[in-house]
Amino acid sequence: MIGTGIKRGTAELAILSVLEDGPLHGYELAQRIEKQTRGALRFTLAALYPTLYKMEQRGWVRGNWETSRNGRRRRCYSLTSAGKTKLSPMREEWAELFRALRQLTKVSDA
Amino acid sequence: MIGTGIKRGTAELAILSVLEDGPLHGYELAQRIEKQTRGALRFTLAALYPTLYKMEQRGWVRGNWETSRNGRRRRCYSLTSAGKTKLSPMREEWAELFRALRQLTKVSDA
DNA sequence: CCCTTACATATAGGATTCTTATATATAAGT
DNA sequence: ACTTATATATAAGAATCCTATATGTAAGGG
Repeated sequence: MIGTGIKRGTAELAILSVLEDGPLHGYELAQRIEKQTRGALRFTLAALYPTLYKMEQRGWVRGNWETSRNGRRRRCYSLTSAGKTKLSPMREEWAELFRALRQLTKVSDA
Repeated sequence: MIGTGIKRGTAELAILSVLEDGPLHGYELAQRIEKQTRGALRFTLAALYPTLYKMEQRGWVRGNWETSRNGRRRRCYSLTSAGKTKLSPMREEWAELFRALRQLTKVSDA
């Protein structure tokens, strides 16, 4: 798995990206990130929840409480239009970092 | 310029990478990183110095005090063999992050 | 001669973003 | 009855960056 020091800052991009494919609740979001990267990128829920609250305050995501038929409460997060708008420049900034590191070193992206 | 939150963790890779091309002192190291990335990646010296001290303690770099003919003191950092050995796995881990983010989102690396 | 800019290193204090550990609670499987 | 999976929440701590501040030399312009 990718170490903490290196993956720092990727959580927001990861959350917005997976929410682009449809709403998810927090627990499922963590699994999605892990599976979609084949276990390479992994976040604890203790990291994801505060990040989601912050992103909700910024208006990038909206969390709606749900009560499933079993009476289980959980919050379903969906991407807002403001969040969707944020994705492009955020991707571009990450692409910029990739280019910069490639100019400095020989990081292969195979 | 690339934001703080995103570039976190890149300093060590950047330092090792530019030192691979030859010894440099701290001040020059900051300029090198900035120029070689066309200003995209930039670190303050207040960030670089403590990082260099930490890397020296780990044995990845060695800092030798120099006194130029003007009597100006400065420390010249060079890559040790241990530091050289660290570069490959570090590059690989960054490449892993690139792959992971590409699997999650549509970060172009043009 | 003085002032500003460039060179050069150093540390303190603060922000951000992760971690582990802890807490609570329901549902399902053995 | 016990454990695992589901589900959210917070506290305490580590790591890495920032701005601000400190110190001092060298070079160039007015």
